[in-house]
Amino acid sequence: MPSTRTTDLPEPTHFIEEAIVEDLRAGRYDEVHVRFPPEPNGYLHIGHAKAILINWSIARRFGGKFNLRFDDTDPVKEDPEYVEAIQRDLRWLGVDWEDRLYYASDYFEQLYAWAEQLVRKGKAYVCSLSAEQVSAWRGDFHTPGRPSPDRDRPVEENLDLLRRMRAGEFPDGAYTLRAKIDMAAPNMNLRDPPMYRIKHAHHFRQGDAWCIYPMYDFAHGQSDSIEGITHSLCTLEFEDHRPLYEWFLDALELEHKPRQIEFARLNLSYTVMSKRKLLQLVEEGHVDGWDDPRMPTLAGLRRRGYTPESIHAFCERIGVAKRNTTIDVALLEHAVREHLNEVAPRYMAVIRPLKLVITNFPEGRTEWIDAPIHPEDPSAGTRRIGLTRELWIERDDFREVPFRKWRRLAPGREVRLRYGCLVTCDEVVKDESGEVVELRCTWDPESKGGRSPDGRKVKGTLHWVSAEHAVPAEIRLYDRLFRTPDPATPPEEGGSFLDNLNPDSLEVVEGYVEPALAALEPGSRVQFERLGYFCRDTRHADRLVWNRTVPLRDTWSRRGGGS
RNA sequence: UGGGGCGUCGACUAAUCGGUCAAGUCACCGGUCUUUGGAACCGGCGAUCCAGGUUCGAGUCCUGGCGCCCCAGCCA
Repeated sequence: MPSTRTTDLPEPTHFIEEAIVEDLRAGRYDEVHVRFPPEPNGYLHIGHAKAILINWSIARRFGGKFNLRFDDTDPVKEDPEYVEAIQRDLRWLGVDWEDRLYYASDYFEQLYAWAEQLVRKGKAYVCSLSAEQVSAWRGDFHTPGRPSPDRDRPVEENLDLLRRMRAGEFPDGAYTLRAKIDMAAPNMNLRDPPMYRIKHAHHFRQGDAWCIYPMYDFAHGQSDSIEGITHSLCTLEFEDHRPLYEWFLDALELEHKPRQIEFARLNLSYTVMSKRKLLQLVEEGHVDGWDDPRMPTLAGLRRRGYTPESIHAFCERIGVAKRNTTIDVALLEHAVREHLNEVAPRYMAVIRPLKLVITNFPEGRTEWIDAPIHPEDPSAGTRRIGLTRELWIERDDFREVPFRKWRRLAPGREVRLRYGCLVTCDEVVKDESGEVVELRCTWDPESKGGRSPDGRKVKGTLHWVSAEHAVPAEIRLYDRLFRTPDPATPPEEGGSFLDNLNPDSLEVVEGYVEPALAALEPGSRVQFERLGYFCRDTRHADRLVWNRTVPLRDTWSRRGGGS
């Protein structure tokens, strides 16, 4: 039974969906079945999220199925740690493969049988050339390859050799099994590509059952076919592999033939996306690990405070096409802000504390105030904050010599302490070195809650915490990991992408947060009013550590307000 | 200089398969409002790689250029 009727197909949102609609209308397939095929050799990053979500949204929109398949054909690079991490990230994103979790290694026996079949058909042969020789024999863009001396080895001999390869009679690299296609093909992938190589390596799922492993090209299309995949979506660099993908399917005369369609991978400004580079950042300790909040990995973004919803929104907004482009990281940041603005509860925290004493406020007294948790969503409720004689305010919110348009505190100026009261600065206390260490102010008792009792205009509103009730917390201010938009390109010839690392990508400060924040679970996402969105760290759950997801938009300082 | 792709505002994506103001989002720039210099709201900026051709009409079709990306792993 077709699961998708051609009468109520969705309106295509990009060229891949257009192709799928055509296929369905033409009757080439009568359902949609897609897959995400990661190799478990690293963590998923935002670029994978794009690929995952393209597949996932297609499956949903067409009433089709989505498989997760680990492409585990190279045992020396793969690790079960990655298998776990990838599934964790996928679940976090909200994609569901139901009971269809597969491994290419599950198909090793079938793949091997197919290899023998191709040998018997005279379409594959065992080659004794070394890796270097194969490379040299292959020719280059301008010269056709030379046939391997083993190209016309008799079928029986090939079969015997292949079986002995499998049996472990030969050392690594002694032979390969190659497809017999065309050594002069302009597409290099068709110049008798290797199908199997000998690797006496332990496979994390197969153990030592195998010492020959299939190459990607010999495994991928057939795995898709076995699973009934209709549309095999991948990135542009596999475009050249499509003829080979189809060649194997045809040569094996498989009845179910998936269609491969390629799209452009995601590049993001101010970050790197290659697994190799990300691995290097982790292994050389430039970051804290795969889940360092500065990493573009899903684990990193999660720890940073990004929501799955914001990743979805981002991926939807960037679209799907074939031009390779670089998306401005500002778009990603916009996506989190947009979501967090809607859902994040508001609290107050001071990250660079300056003491403020309300001289006409009785010592030892606390004025309790119920402050809204979300000013635009009353249903979020309130939390209680205590106004006391001694408070912490943000150092940046005071200037001894204010300039034009300065709305914050300065000697003689009156400002509002958000949900607290109105205070006027009477006196500035400095230490021997001349640094401001304390502000002495008076409050208007009529202004409790921050109201203006007589309607007088108070332009500035400051966030604050009670010195008596606030709790100390470590606050990690993250910035972009790299200081250049295209960090993959070294600043100068012979340099490394590491030279583009931003030395100020992490600043750790000790601040104070309002007491209600101490009760929130690790992983909680909040807004520190006027500062930004923060997420309680999950790695250091034993103490109060807050990671800055993204600062609030700040049009004022951007317009040169700070100078 | 082989093969495979791709060229639309600063960035990303659209444009009913040739049809008339080239649209939207981000960024940027103004303004209104505001107990977050946030949010919201209003307005502005700004693009069809180039040259020919076909056509009443071209981002879309044709020809020729130019530019960018990918491919010479027993990685995926």
